[in-house]
Amino acid sequence: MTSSDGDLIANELPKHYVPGEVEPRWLERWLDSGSYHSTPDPDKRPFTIVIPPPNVTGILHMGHALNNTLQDILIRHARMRGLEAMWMPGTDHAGIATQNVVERSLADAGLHRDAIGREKFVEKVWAWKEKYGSTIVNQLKRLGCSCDWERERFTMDQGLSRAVREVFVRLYQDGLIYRGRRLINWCVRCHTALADDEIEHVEKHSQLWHIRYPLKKSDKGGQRFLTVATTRPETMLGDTALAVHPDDPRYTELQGATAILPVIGREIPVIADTMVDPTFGSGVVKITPAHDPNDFEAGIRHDLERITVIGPDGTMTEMAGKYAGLDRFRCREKLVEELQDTGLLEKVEDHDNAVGQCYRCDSVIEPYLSEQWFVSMRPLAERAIAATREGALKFVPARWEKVYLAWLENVRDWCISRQIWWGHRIPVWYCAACGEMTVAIDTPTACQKCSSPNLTQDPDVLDTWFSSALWPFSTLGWPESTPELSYYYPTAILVTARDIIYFWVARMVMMGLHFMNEVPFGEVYINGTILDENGARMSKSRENGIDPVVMIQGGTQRRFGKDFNYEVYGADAVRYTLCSLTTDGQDIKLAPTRFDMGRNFINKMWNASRFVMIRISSLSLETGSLERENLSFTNRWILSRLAVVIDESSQQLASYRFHEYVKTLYEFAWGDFCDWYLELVKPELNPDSPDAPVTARVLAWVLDQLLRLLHPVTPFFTEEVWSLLAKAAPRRGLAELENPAPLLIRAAWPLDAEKWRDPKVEDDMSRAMNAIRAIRAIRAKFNLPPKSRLSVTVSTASRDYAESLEHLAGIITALAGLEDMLIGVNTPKPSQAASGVMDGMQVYVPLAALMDVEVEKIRITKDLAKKEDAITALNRKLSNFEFLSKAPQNIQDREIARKDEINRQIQELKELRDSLNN
RNA sequence: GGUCGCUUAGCGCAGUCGGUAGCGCACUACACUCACAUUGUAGGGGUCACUGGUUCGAGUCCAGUAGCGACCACCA
Repeated sequence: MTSSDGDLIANELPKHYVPGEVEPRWLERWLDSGSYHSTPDPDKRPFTIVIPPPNVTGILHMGHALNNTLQDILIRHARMRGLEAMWMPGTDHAGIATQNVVERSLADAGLHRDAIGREKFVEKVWAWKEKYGSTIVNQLKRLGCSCDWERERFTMDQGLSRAVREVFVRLYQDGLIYRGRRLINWCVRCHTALADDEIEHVEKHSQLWHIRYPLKKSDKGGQRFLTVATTRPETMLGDTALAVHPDDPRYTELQGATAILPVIGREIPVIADTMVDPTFGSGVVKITPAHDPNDFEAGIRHDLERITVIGPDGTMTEMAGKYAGLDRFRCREKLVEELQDTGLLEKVEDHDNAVGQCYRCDSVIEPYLSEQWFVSMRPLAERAIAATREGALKFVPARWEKVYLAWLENVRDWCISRQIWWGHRIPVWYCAACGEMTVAIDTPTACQKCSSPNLTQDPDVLDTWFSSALWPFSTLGWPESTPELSYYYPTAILVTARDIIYFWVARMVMMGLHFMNEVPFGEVYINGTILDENGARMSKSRENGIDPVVMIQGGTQRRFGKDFNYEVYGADAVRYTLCSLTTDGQDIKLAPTRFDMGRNFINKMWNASRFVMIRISSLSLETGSLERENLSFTNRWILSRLAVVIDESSQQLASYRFHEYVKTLYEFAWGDFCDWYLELVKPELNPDSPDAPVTARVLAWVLDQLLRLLHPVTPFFTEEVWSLLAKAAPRRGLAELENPAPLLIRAAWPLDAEKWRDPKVEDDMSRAMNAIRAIRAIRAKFNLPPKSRLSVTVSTASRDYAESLEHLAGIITALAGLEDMLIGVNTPKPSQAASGVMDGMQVYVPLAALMDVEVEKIRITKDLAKKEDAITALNRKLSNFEFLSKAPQNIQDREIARKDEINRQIQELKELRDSLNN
């Protein structure tokens, strides 16, 4: 090659990295080459992650971007480590959420689902899914997620539907699924039952109404009425008793009395039950078994009638008498008015309480009595608890284990039937002839009892989380025993957000244990929540969201009422930034400008790579085996640093310390590699230099290794440079020149660099760095022109130190811009020289006649003050008997050595100051 | 009511084993022919929320207090 090759590359490669051009190109290449695809390989260990399936209705938000970046980092790292890495992707049908979205689009066309009927409606949802369901999948691809897209699944596809029915039937046969008439959480807007954990409790300002219930005249005692406090007066229309505490002396006489329910006129008993807290309100509680969970239980204990007064649409039923047909809240107002008018409202107090709301539409939840299907959770939960206690499941950070266990320990039966149309239909059929229930995997043609063909399937569908709970094995082909199932299950780790620990994580563990006899994952990493720059959750209504797609591709985004234009940051910059902000699952306050961090780093690395290409293209690499003894100091140093960094970053990644992993690489790449190594190596790369072939070889290798280490977090950029490096140095390596993998995504993770570690070289280098920094500082303080060549004197405290510095003279001369350097032991300070005092040495920089004595004096005085403070503290410590008798010897030795060194420096500084005074 | 997390430089945050407090941004000064101004060099900036305890020694461990945040909870 000729030197014009370097110029050619310089012209071809832009000075700024252009992610918008590079990233789509590599995405296509990876997909086309099957680089993401995995098949079971008995010779390799599997490493599986199942994606938390995003809702088909979803579009990528910053939480997804973070969560999936972390998963992709782990998967790419595993793939490079030679594991059979498989990331199972897919989407969730998200029952209520999706049905709501499609209903809304129907409403825009003036339609309601009832008008078009169930079959047509479900067809429309499928059509909607076909049209929009791939949006988030494409966004994940664009982010660089290396899922095995050929295996993509959907929670309602054929295989998963089959798994759902199988699970339902087996749980039913095991006695773990049952049907019952219970009080469940009902959303009057979504028109369906919900599970307990689908309710969000929101603290609301409300009132406590004190209502007088007249007592039946025939009852003895002078009392005319009992006062009852309630937060929900409208439910009184369904009261079937009043209750007092059995030991409450105020009401002993009245136990067994009869009260007259106002408005309705129904006679209701006054019962005694320990559920009543005598200290709250009046100590008398109204009992409404059909509208309150506590009262429901009381109703069972006392065999009370259950009267439903609020219907499924949130309006009052016929049982509410004259209020029938009225909305529940309107009824409350009207009823309170009436009680006021009739003198039965004793008083109204302000009272805050937590109101249950639907997690999908925020409507106030109604406890509602109805026939539903339930899963018995206790037996399933106990196995999950035991497995966790035995250590089969580990949370990272560990604190989430407690939260997860607390939920499992207190879990109540799970209502799984939903009165919506979009979802897995419950596999139960009722016989019109004999009423028998047939529970079956395949649609039965006749009643199992009377053989009547007149069967009707249960109209309800299953909770979305029912199918999600099966995700780690249903996606692998269960209930068939596929090669995938036995190879990839259990998965390595689950990465998810904390808000679905109950919904999803706990249920996957239960189902995995029940059906696979093994936890579905050994570890659960809970990532933090992304917040806006003010610490608020991102939401549409707040207009504070940051769209990852806009950050990746550039464009306009509306925030806080204003339109902002964003440049193209690229997926790598987004990934890098998110990764660097991920510390121990802490929440992340994010502002769009934070992505500058990632962009700047990648651009810096781009230019460093550009430099490498330009310089080595015109050189031929040394072909023999490289031995440390034959390498220059600079090359030995960078290889030693690289060895340390390989070790550290690998460990940090293996223990999910994402922030530390990128920080280690950042400091090595930007600091050691760019700021020091590239600067030092410039002269060695001169085509005339005899060192050029060796240094080019080391340079190519270090860049090669660095690209591998960075690949998991910035896959596109590193793959692009990898392909350029393949042109500049098609064969590279240290022991011998070899052909690296054609694509970085499948290249081997660096390891086994221990033999290149050299602590002595690293120590010497840090001495050189100190000297260089000191000289530069003097240059800056005295405004010496950056290009002026200086002659400096270095005086060391020992001969040993002086000798080690001799080897570094070239380096110091080059990077500090020196004309020449004189090294000696305890060399006196030249006149008219500025000085720097540091560990083991002083540097003197002669100033061409014009030294500003005052500036130098101030410098020395400040330095002296700091060092004297340090000595004071050290003296206190070293004269403390307790310290001397109890602190470990190595700490004491270190402190004594430090004191001696600082004292030496103080002595030097004083002499310098005195010399200036003369 | 209970549980958990956070409080360190102007802002956003690291800080593994208790042993000389760090990073990024912002700020100040200087420097654009020579990979990179999305850059380089140098610099300023801290009572580690508060109180007490353990310890020779505490940002770090323990207890408590305050503020902020999250989650759980059927007191009407």
